[in-house]
Amino acid sequence: MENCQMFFPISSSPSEANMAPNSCQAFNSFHGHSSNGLLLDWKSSSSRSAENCFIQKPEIEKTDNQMMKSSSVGKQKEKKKRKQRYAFETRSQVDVLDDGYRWRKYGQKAVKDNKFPRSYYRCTHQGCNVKKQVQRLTKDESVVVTTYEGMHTHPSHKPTDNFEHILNQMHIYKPF
DNA sequence: CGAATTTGACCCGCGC
DNA sequence: GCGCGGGTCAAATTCG
Repeated sequence: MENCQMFFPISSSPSEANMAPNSCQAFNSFHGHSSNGLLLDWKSSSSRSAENCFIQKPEIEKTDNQMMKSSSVGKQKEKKKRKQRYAFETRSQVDVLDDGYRWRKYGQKAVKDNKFPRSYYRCTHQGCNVKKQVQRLTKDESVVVTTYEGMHTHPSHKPTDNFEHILNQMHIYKPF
């Protein structure tokens, strides 16, 4: 199995315009509303190695969400821990795809069983809490897994035709 | 000089 | 309870 399905979180404009027909849906669910396109609960299933993290079955669920830092300000807003994540497996030479949004890196960690570190990004748009993490596979370093968490509440600041741009950045991996 | 990145420390959940 | 792995913070540093 080598055909990693890939979807681009392009969402610059509502018109999903010209992208692979089979991927469109994923996009819609991604940016539109979580009509539960491909949410996945990343870690709750015991063992999930990065190598098989395709788009998982729709599942909303638990993850942690409160990170009350030290101090005395126990400000954990909500106790409910739920998070929906969307995973995209792509073949690309660049780690971070330019999806039209502005991301600020806030962390990087070494992942077990993976010689490549995982990078954590947050959308810089004010009020937008979308996060994403990017990780390259050890087994096949040409594969990059991008996991999105949350949904953008604002339009991309890039022109709509950046799909083409993305295509240029990566080797498309068409399932057919 | 402000914004973004780097990087070690810290926190938390989970398995043993 | 402890150690490990993963996620985030924040000070320091680099970059534009």
